[in-house]
Amino acid sequence: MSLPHALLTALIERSCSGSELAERFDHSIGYFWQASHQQIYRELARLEGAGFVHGSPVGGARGGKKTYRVLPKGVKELRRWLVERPAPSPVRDELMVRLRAEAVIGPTRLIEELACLAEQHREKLNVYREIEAKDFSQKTARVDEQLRHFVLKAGIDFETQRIAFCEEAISILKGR
Amino acid sequence: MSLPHALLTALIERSCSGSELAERFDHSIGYFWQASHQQIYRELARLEGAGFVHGSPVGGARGGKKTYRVLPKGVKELRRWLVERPAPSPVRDELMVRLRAEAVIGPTRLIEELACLAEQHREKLNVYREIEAKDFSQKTARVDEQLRHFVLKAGIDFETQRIAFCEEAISILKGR
DNA sequence: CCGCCCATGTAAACGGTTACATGATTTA
DNA sequence: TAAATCATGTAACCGTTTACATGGGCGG
Repeated sequence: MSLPHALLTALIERSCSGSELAERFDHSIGYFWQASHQQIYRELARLEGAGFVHGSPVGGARGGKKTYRVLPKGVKELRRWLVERPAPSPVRDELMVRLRAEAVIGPTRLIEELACLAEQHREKLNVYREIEAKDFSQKTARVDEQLRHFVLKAGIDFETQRIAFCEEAISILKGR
Repeated sequence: MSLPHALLTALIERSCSGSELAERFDHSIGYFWQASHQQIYRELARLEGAGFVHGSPVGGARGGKKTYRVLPKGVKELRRWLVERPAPSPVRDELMVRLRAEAVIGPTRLIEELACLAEQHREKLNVYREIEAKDFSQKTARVDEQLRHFVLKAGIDFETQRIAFCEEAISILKGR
């Protein structure tokens, strides 16, 4: 259950409204923990109910816009969560299931789907590389920046591995 | 929604009862798509309702044990699913969220949790390697066996990457 | 016969997804 | 002022998780 803590993290970096948060999420933490705007609004309401954040209406602004900021209790909660023992995240990889199925009842037209999937991963990889070139082109001594860069690199590694995976699967499937 | 198709795949490989299936799952497909016995029983009931599998009571056996076998309609369904265009699976990586949080409110005692996590991944990696040595030590021309081996290798790559990830994160965190 | 385990199953709570609703602000 | 858009939210559904329930063999 990481969403509330991901939101707390983002709000500590900078307070903002629900919609802004959803947007920022798409471009940073969202690469590793996606959330729709409905989830975000619901979770903000819960966090407010628990006294972790406070949302104050933006004076005279459009819509019912509210700016959420993290309360001390929220920081404490995030710190508490951070030192919990993390369980290895349960693996749920549909692609593997597909390949096992293909092994049993194949051949099907899975090759084309794999090629398409590889292309999608290539696009995501390019996005990551651009972010890296823009935000992390020079070395830094600051640990927090190193961590952010590191998280991005992990994303790059992941996409790279996925592409190689698709390509090797295709070459095995073609070998028949 | 891969669980029903993972179950169909396993049952095509060999018909068996729900409990056996849960056990087999733990040692093969379960590495990539975990499912509790409750999920499996419920899904079997659904698959039977849909006419994809048929469960016949094991004659005179203990408990209400039933053996499930896949019906032609089930094979057809699996084939249909297999050629659907797969969406890239949504990424949900709690560890990344933790590191972002650490970057914002750290330092905490995350290092020790990471070391523990790395150890868990090392254990899983060893299990995979043993399976590989036992079941896939010699080359084969059969595509289905190549695919099964390939899926296992992907698991090995994944665990290896995770271990490296934990270790690098630790070394960054120590650098302060 | 009693207690334990095994196979099966039910129930409740929760997170995530999708579709839709409300009200205010900008724009044509 | 009507239409489009934005910010916020509600409702219903589905899969997953956890805890508990039933009921039949088996060992003492």
